[in-house]
Amino acid sequence: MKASVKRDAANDTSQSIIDSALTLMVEDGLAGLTTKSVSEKADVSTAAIHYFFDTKGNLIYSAFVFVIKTIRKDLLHVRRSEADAITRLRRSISVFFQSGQVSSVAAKVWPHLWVHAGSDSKTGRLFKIYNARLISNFTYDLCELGVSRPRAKILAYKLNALHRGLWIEQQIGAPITREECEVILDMFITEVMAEL
Amino acid sequence: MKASVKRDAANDTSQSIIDSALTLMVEDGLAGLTTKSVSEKADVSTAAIHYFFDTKGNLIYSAFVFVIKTIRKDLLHVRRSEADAITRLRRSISVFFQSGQVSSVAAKVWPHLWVHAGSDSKTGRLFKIYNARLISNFTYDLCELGVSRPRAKILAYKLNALHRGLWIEQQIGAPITREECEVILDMFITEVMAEL
DNA sequence: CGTCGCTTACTGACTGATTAGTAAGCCCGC
DNA sequence: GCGGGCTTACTAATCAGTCAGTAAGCGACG
Repeated sequence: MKASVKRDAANDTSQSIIDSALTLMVEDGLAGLTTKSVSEKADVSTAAIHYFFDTKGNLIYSAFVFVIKTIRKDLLHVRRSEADAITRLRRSISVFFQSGQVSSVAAKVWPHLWVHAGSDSKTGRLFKIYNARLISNFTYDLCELGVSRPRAKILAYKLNALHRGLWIEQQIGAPITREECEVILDMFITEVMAEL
Repeated sequence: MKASVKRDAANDTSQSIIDSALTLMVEDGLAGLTTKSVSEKADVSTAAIHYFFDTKGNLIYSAFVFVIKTIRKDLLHVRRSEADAITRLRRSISVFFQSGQVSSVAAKVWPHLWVHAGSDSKTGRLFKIYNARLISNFTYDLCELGVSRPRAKILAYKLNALHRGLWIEQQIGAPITREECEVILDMFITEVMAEL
């Protein structure tokens, strides 16, 4: 399968633009994300951004889509390869806390996505869909463990809130370690097991 | 006590600038927050912003300080007026979910504060201090209930993560009701009680 | 009691830098 | 020699911040 060199170059360029945008987003926030700064980081001209993404808003949206696709892919891989509901639940959560992976930058983009979802309806829809799927996944696992449907939904909300809150705590709040995060998340699992 | 007319006017003006900045932050994000847009909403000239806050960055920081002061004041009032540790814990949390209060806008500013804390060190310190105090408050209440110190700290982290995560869920994620949020937070209380 | 010197609280008009976006064209592999 | 992948060169708009000026109040001195 000999892919076109040009096409590869184009993919590389547009991907490096997205990477640069994400990096700048993490470093300086959305306010510091200009076509100039992105183009400099990606080592292309500002016009290249418009060539690939048309508008700046489109680039931002595309960057968010990339982040969500990346995490969904990782998540899907874990969920497919794990038959046991408990370990599946456990490993699904750990996807959000693994540092290296595709890019540690992608993980730090989350709060920007939340913020942008609040003012941009398109990003809002993107996040809502992603979020609904995640909760659906958690609910499914919990049901498989023998929890009743309505109860499972509540617990899924709780688990979602817990891992997201811990993420904020770890990133910008208290000096909480990954180990402490895992202790707290383990508490959730044992609590669920206990009530069965 | 006849206060100066001018001095009152100045307080009103700088407060209305902060209010406008917070409103715009919620509506369009930090990217849409310009000296022009703020000045138009506050019905003053752009120069007035620089007169009171010197730089735009300073205005944003001042707005965040205002939000944190407001919530700390509400929190302090609840904590002072409640002798029982359980109800104190419960009511402390409910402060974050009460809509009306000083301004519903202030509540929606939180994710912007998280984001800004990531790129602006001054805001980062502000948030860290606020956060440490909150965890300290929670830990204190839990210790009073008879939980051991190290355990109380872990539980405080958990409670912090839980309420913060639920807040995001409620604001921009799933269509979760306030009642469901309270059910989940009640679960935490009963779990703590059970392990004693 | 008045008015003089000074301060506070602004405004309107400006500026240089920066912004997103465009238009025309160049280069290189096919 | 043609089209995809890009650049150079540009523009109109907008940006944060400055500056000179002003109206109104305050303290205090005569």
